Amino acid sequence: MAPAEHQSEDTILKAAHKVFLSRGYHGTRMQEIADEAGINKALLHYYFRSKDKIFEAIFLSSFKNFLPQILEILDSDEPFEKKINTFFSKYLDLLIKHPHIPNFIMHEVAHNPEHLQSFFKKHFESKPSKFLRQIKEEMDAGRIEKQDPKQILVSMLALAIFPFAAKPILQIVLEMSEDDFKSFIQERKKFLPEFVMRSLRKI
Amino acid sequence: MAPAEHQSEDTILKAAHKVFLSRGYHGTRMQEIADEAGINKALLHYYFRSKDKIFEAIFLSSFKNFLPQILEILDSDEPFEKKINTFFSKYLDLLIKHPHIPNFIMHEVAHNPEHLQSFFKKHFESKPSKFLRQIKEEMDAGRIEKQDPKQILVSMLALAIFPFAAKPILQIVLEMSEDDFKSFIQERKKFLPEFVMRSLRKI
DNA sequence: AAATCATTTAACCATTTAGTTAATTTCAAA
DNA sequence: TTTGAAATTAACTAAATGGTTAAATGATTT
Repeated sequence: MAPAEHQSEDTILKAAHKVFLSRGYHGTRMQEIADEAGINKALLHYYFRSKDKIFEAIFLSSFKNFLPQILEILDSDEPFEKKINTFFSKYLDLLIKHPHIPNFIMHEVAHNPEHLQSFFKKHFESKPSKFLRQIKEEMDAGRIEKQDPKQILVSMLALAIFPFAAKPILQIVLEMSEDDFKSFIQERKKFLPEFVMRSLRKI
Repeated sequence: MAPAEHQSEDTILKAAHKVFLSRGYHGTRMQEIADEAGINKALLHYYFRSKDKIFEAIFLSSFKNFLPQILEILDSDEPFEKKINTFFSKYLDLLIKHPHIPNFIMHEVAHNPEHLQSFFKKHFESKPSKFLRQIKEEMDAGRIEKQDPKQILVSMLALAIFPFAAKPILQIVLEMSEDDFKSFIQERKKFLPEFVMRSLRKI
């Protein structure tokens, strides 16, 4: 595939994205990115100085539009139950659209935790404190069971993210095809809000 | 550090385990394993023919006592609610004891899914079919809400495993120290069975 | 059209890495 | 104490890989 005229930089990013995703940082070869982009390998170094720089560029752009969307949902002014619905619906849609992001993050966690920490502090200082406070309010109002709000938040993240991070294993263990997995996730959009709310709701 | 006399094989496995865990398959260098074990690199090839064989040996031994313990719980004859309790209690204890295993697997999932897939297919064919059937029985008996059993199983795995896989990020986002995280997990042993059962139980 | 600038390439280079080899050491059995 | 096999090592190879360079190509301006 020849590169689109004068679009090399973008072509490279797209190709690198694809290769890094499927091979991981160490498994990725500059030559493979070049081949995927249909350009000469030296051009990668012309636009981005090094393998590291390319990876960083991809990671940053992926993350910069991903995390804020989640925090926005959690810190919105929606009423609690509605928010739980919105959270899973939008979060799963995001993950369907960018199923690689959990893996990306895992890589940075394993490979560069201190970098990730400063990255977080630099780009996203806001924490889901509003949501945690909202959970407490619901408890105080007697609408949901008294629990540690952190346990609830972590559980919600786990329920949404885990299937994507563990997809290949789940497919084996549960004998799911690609289509099976897709409908599994679609079904999960309905399943999760009910699952969580049934558990939280005071009876 | 010199190798204990004639213990090289075990020394190598221990060293390789440590290095593969922190670096992942592609990130691991045979030289680093040799250094970690305090032996010559050629000895790695003397005991194990290749990098692949070493990885296989480690992954296998890690898993051979890990996965069966989980499957045993899931396929035991305990009544349903008791089993949910046992599952989380024992699984979290296992993860506390081997907190690296989720990262190990996630790393390989992210960087080498096809390698992992063939590995699983080769070594573990048993599936938690008995547990899935048991869930169905509970539904038919009207004791729990009708749901897709797979959604429930995946949710249980997610709730247990995710905090370990995502530990560094959770610590940043939720501002938890090492001790905070430990007590968070301890608390989770009580939290999870209640969380799941409240959700499943028919009212 | 000549000059200038950015873009792209083929051919290299230096380093790293998994794996090999041939020689040496260790150690137990004869 | 000799011998022979197993264990261990230093030195090596071949291939792969990230990165460089200098020349070629293309586009834009003067």
